[in-house]
Amino acid sequence: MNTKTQKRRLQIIEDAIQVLAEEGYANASIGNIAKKGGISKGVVTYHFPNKMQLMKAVVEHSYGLAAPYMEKFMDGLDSAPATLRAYIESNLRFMFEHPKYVTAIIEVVSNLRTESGELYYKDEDESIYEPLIDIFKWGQEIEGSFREFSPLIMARTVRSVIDSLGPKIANHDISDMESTISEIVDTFDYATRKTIK
Amino acid sequence: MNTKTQKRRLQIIEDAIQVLAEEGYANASIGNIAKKGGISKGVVTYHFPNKMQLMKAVVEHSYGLAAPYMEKFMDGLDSAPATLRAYIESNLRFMFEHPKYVTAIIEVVSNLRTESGELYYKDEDESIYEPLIDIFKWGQEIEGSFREFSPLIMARTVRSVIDSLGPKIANHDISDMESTISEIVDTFDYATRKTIK
Amino acid sequence: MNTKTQKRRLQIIEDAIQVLAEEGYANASIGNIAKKGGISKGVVTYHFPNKMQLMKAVVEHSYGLAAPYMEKFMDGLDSAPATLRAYIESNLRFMFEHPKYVTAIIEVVSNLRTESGELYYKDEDESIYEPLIDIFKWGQEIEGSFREFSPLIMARTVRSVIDSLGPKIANHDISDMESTISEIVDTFDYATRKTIK
Amino acid sequence: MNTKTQKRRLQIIEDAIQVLAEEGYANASIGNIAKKGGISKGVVTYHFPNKMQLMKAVVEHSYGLAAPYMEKFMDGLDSAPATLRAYIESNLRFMFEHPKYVTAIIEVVSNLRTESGELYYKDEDESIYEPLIDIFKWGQEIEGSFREFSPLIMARTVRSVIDSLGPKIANHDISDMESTISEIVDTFDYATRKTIK
DNA sequence: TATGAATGAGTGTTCATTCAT
DNA sequence: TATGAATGAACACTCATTCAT
Repeated sequence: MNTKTQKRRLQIIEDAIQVLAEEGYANASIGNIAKKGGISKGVVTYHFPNKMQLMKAVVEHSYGLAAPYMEKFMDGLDSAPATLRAYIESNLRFMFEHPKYVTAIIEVVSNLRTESGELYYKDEDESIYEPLIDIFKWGQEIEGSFREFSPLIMARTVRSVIDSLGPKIANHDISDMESTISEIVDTFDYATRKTIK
Repeated sequence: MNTKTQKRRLQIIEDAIQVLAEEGYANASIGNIAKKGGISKGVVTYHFPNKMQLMKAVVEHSYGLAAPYMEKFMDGLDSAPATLRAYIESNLRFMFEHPKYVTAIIEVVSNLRTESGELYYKDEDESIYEPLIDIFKWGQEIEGSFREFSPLIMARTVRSVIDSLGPKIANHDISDMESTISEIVDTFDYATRKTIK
Repeated sequence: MNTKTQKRRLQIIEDAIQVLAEEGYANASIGNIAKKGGISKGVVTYHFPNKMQLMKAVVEHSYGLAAPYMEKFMDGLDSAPATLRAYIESNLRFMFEHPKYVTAIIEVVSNLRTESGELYYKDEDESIYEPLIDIFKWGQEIEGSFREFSPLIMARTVRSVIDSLGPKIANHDISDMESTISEIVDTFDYATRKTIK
Repeated sequence: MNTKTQKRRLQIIEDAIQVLAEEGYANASIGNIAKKGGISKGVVTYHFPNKMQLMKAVVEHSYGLAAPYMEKFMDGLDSAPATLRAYIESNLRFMFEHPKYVTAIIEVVSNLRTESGELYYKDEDESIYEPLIDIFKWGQEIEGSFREFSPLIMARTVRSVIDSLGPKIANHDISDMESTISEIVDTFDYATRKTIK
């Protein structure tokens, strides 16, 4: 695949993300996406032979953008609680700074279905929870800094708080970035720490 | 409006909820909803002159079912932390026992848009957070049992966790009800209590 | 199904037959068929939820028209050769008088394919050959008026000759009805009779 | 036109024949033909500036393959009935051994249309019947071995039997080559010979 | 109240063809 | 020669809505 093609593909993916974030999955038709990019519908179907492949490309591209962003915040931390705080903060910061990517992912993940009607992205794939589970096990079993709780359920809890913020930020329902971040970071710090009541 | 009409309306709303929960918003067409109920498309449009009114009725009906369910658990509690625990538990229990209503609400709330393309249900309406905010203020200002935090942000956090569980439960991604409930209840107990570190 | 619906269905089927006969299968799109009937595309898909069902209805309808036409010619014949002659003559006469139905059948039968790409109407179903096979067995085994030959292969031979005439008649490539009929009838009379060389 | 170009043209024609025989005219798109040959769509349109020219080349090529095959069987025969038998047998044998060429021809001939909607290959061109007409006239007027019948109508009858077998053979609806050939050869022998009843 | 016929806009997708490279 | 990006029209099909009955 040459540079020209890669550029076009990327442009179409970005247009799709824009439409998904602004107008929602139901309005993210091939025609609307093409219109957003000022190109013909045929160009889109040329580069993505069907809609599902475009939607999957949207998800992959957006995740690809988020990943390095998060690593940047998590390098070289020396305790489980500090790493959890960094994980949450970096995720939320990415959302505030790139809300459209997050919204696009959520639109696709919660609406893209297979021909048989089932959601294409089901929660079965628990790989998204693994970094959090690792942090929790570290704090519980090695450091002793976290209280006892189910790492999987806590991971799901953390991620649902993060994920649900995306659309609200994109819709400008939430604007106070710094206080939102620090409050949520503190909340999960209290929620997980071993404490003396 | 007589009894017969009310019955029909209710049947249509329940059919719509069923389709929304099983096949998602995109497949919740008037035709599919009518087919689910074994009635003609015309009956639906007779009782709900357009699709938006039906979708709004779905949300109202489902909220109406959840409300009394929750009050049952919250009556006569004498401390803020206990009331918070009861609020979360009753909400989650409703979800596990009636996941289709929760999924239907989420499908509609996250997809229903006005003609101009904006989400019809925006987070602007903060009335849904009021019960939680009241509990938090009670614990912070009167009892002194809660630590300092933003009641609104904490309310949003609690509700995200609750709301995000709906689809997962409906999809059978989460099955262990009792441990999920107790873990989440504990999590927010630790997250909100005034503690001595 | 009430009268109004039946009428519409029939009108659409007739329009489809007209388009198939005049413009061929490739041009027999839902849009062209609707245009032929001066109705909107939606009416067609309302009565025939997908194209295959319309095409199948075209075949059934056309066969239904041919059947009684042929019986009329074959009643009360008292010898196998005479019945064979009547069978061929009535079939050919139907073609000359209603070439569009025959052409429509051929267009559909030779072009309609399943999703997997196979012809929907395959020759596997040999029921169309049964009347001929019965006549041949009668003449061979009971009357002794026919020479020995494979009834199935002869039946296929007779039907190929009949079927291939349809498009030629419809295209006005063949115009001399009476001599064509009598020549073909004679041909298969000679081809099947027990003779003394 | 140099050798390399001729080779490419031939490869494309063979690929087109393959697709026509396997998937039918409707699926014989430029894209599918190119995919079959593992080449780009552009190569096809470079060698055949439009689809009609490719389809015509398919027909010419396939006829060209059949012709020598048939002559081989007909050389040096000394009577009209023997020549007729050889003509039919060689034609049928070609079909059983190369069904894809025959199917391809039939697909194109019965579907290729001009822009105005008329079949491109009409029966008007009676040159295909000439060899048969010559045989019949030879037997009727010179040898006296054939009975009286219309040479043109009989030629059409013979060819329709031959042509209709192509798709059936390609679809594996007919498998018993030798008996099919001998039965049909016999049938037209009886059908044409001067006999004493 | 209820039906279902009809409409017209919109969906994803396929395709022959053009053209710059 | 060959490529593949791009176009625009056409395709089957779905849908919310209207309306006569």
